[in-house]
Amino acid sequence: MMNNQLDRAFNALSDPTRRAIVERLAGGPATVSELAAPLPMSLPAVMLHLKVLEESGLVASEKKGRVRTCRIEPVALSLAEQWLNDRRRLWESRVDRLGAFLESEGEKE
Amino acid sequence: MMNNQLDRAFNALSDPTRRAIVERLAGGPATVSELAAPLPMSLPAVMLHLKVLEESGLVASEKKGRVRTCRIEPVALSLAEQWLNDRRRLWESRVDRLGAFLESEGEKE
DNA sequence: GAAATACTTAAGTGATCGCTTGACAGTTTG
DNA sequence: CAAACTGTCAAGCGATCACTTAAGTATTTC
Repeated sequence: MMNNQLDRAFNALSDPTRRAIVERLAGGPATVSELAAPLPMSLPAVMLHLKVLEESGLVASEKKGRVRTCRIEPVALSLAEQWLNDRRRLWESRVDRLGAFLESEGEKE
Repeated sequence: MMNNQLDRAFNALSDPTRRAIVERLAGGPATVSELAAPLPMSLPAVMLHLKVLEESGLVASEKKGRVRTCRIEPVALSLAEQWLNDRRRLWESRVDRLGAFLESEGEKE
């Protein structure tokens, strides 16, 4: 498992703690401690969540001195978004064609 | 875990087998056996994946006689899509504001 | 009504997850 | 340099996951 980037991205997003982190980072960069402060768990646990987010490509971070600053990586968000959009559109176009067909069948009567 | 619908939806999508099922269903409804046929695992295993997909709301199914037919549920897809879109937009608007600010600062020189 | 079909349930198993605590390392401050 | 701060690594542990095989149920076909 965890072969490709979509696996990792969707898996990362399936956890409420990690979504909370992404949500926080959507408002702007933050340090590890800032991210951990409101979360009901130890700092090492937060680090593990950050590791998952980084490996998914959704979050990037940089260490300066003793402080690591994290930020969102919008390209990865958009990749997952696109996958969902593509499948939904395919389904909807199918439903549209079916609707049009049924309507044209109705006109025959 | 698995409190809300987003947890379930993203978790469901984090597995390549389940994404393959969604992908197949985006092209139109299918029976359990049809879905299982191309997959390299036992039928009970496929049933478990379908259960996860159903509990996430991404897939719905109906049994008629001895055949269960599955179809995609676009509303759940769109819910996950929307979450991603909202966070990405928030981030991007922040980057835009920052860009505009830096530009206006540049004009002062 | 016997046999084939299409799914469903149950039990079991090894691997991975989501934390924990404790120890430790590098950086800045007094 | 000592102390405080910010983050990292490691070991361990119970819970959950992703299957498996075997057996069972309901429906349709011959």
